[in-house]
Amino acid sequence: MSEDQPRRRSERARLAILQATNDLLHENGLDAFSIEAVAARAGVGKQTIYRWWPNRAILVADALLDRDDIGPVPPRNTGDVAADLSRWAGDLAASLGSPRGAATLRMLTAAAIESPETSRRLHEKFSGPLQELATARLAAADDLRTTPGQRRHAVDAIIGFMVFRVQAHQDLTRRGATEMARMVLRGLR
Amino acid sequence: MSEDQPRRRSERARLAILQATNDLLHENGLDAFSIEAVAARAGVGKQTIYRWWPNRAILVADALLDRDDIGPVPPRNTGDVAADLSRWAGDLAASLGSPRGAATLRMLTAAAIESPETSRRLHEKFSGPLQELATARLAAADDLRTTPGQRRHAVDAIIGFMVFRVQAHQDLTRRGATEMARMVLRGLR
Amino acid sequence: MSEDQPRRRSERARLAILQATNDLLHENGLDAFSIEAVAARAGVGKQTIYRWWPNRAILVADALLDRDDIGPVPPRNTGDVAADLSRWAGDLAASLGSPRGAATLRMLTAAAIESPETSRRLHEKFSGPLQELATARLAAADDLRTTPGQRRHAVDAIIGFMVFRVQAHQDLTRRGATEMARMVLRGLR
Amino acid sequence: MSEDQPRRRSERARLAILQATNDLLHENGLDAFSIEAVAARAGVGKQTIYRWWPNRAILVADALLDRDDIGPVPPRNTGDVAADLSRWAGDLAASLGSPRGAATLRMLTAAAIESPETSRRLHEKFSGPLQELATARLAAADDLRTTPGQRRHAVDAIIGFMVFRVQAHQDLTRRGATEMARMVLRGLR
DNA sequence: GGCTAAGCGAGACGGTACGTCCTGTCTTTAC
DNA sequence: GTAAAGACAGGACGTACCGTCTCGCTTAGCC
Repeated sequence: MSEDQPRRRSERARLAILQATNDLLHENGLDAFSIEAVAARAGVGKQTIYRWWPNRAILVADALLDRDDIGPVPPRNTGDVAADLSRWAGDLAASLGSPRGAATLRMLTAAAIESPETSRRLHEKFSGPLQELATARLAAADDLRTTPGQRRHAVDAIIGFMVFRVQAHQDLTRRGATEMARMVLRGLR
Repeated sequence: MSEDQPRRRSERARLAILQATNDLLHENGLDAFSIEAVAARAGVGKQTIYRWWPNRAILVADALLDRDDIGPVPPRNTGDVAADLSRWAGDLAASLGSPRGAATLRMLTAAAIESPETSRRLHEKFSGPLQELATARLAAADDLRTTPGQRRHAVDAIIGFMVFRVQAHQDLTRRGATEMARMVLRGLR
Repeated sequence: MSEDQPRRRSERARLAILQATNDLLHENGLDAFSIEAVAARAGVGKQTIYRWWPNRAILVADALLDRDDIGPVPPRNTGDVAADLSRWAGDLAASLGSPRGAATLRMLTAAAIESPETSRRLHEKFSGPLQELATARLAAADDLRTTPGQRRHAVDAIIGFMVFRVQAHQDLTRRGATEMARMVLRGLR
Repeated sequence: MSEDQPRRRSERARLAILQATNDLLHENGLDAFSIEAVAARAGVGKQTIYRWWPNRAILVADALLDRDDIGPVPPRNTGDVAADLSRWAGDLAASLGSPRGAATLRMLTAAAIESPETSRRLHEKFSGPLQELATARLAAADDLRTTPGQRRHAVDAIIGFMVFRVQAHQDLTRRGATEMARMVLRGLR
């Protein structure tokens, strides 16, 4: 995870735990998820889990965020902000709107509500980068004279739209997100 | 809650349970919340809770939604859509952005993730009406030629913005929401 | 049961309850026996049971003792005490040694341990009469000069032998009981 | 209890549980006895009880039989069978006839009726040894020509007498038991 | 290459809460 | 006007996990 790992930590155990966590989460959902089941599935003592993860929520977040399929991707810069960001939003929607992506996002949200530390970590690894990347792309648009506040509003509306749709179990399609982003950006002008 | 209640249900018990649930949620948070504590606090047998609420998530949602401070309010119609909806958004932000409102929204979100039925109920009582009211106001604006799809995008961006801010533990102020709504509506042309 | 029955008592309910109690006891055993199950099986309200039987143990005893297959039978008097009483013991053993008789005796014993009132009732209806009938037969034996104390010892040894065998899940046959009784009576001489 | 105990069982917990069980049984009786109360009194988790005792009846039997005051004692052999066994019976009656002894015997009986396994255990630790010790003493009497069947009858009559007296809440004195045993042995010739 | 401390699997422990079942009382409905 | 039906407060059941705590046993990393 981080670089300050104690020397003697067993990589085998770490990977088995993360794998078991991901498997169990997607098999049974967050609610039926238990440390004991992870230990059994990973062939690991419970203490080994508690040694490295202070609680369930953080283990869940770590395991879900450890996967690459939801890593924040920067928008392109082709010179056309609206095109770049709406495409970026479309890609994000395709990822978050898939069954697995939506399940992951929901479980991450719930885990974040359980513990503030998890919330921090989720923001640091996911929503924070998302906001920064999009805001930066907006700031780089010479033809758009925007204040930092406006940029944050626009970006959060775009991200919030998708988060809300997923949580409300409503459609989230690439096409819908693209159009919505276009609309929001039009409002920035 | 609904009219088809089996006869002979004790109103005294029902109210005590909802009250105890609200109290305990706001005192200790969703995580430390237990049916057993509700029963003890409400002076009620556990079975009486289980008789009427099938699980924890639904009890939580019922109790939180049973309060009036988060009931969906319709936007005004003064003839100026942008003014009406941005004011509406500002009011909503003031409610959801308050410590209690934010806590309630977060707990509702978590409860909705726990059980699909709760999610349905939350949408039916909260996010659904919110979407409908705002969409209707938009549709009633004669000077705005919008498609239903556009209206839903705009409304969901506005609501999503607020939901996202609350869940990410970021500022949600009346002023910010007002500006954001103005911006999104500008994008609608 | 007794003569002081309130006027309006429903005979239909009373019989259904005793029948259901007997059925359930022999189907599932004393442990799994519950008033609620009796009410359901008998098609009777729980209150109707509680109205006439103060607790589970007494209901159990009443229902089991209400059957005729374990009613105390007096020994004959052919003039030969040893023959009469050993035959009487053999008959009793045949009854108590049968699967159903043994089950009944065991459940009665357990019920008696649960409540002193039940114990009293069991003695009054079952063991008491047994003791008295046998003691009386002994006392009526002219050729046997026995003190009341001796008679009680002999009778209790004979009855105790059978009770003990049943409770220890050991054989109790007509033949064994006959021989044992003969032996005990020989000792009286 | 036995030697094949899985490693790492906590002796502290085991003793505390047996002690609490004994205390609670004699304070409130078998009926009001609950595993939950044992756990609380012993300062132990419920699971620790369930881990080692499969059910209430076996715990009760284990705890009651774990005490030394009812352990089976062999009869002496002074050469006079009648004297030895009647004395032995008197001693047993003194023990079982005392308030505590009688209470223990009644609770053991009830526990044995609850579960066959408990019955087995009770016989193995209590009534079985009693039968064997007395039967052996009888068999060792050179002046008494008895068959095994006769010996078992005599012994069971003696033991049964006491068991029956205790269960019927009737007097059980050293003196009465002594006389009764003498009488039965006289019948053996 | 051997020593030693850490990390490890296993799993018992004191606890909390679960969701179910039953108790004995009370109230309502219907025959 | 009684009795069925069944809700109620209470409380124990037996189970599942929690997070902590030993227990031996590897095994890495330094002498």
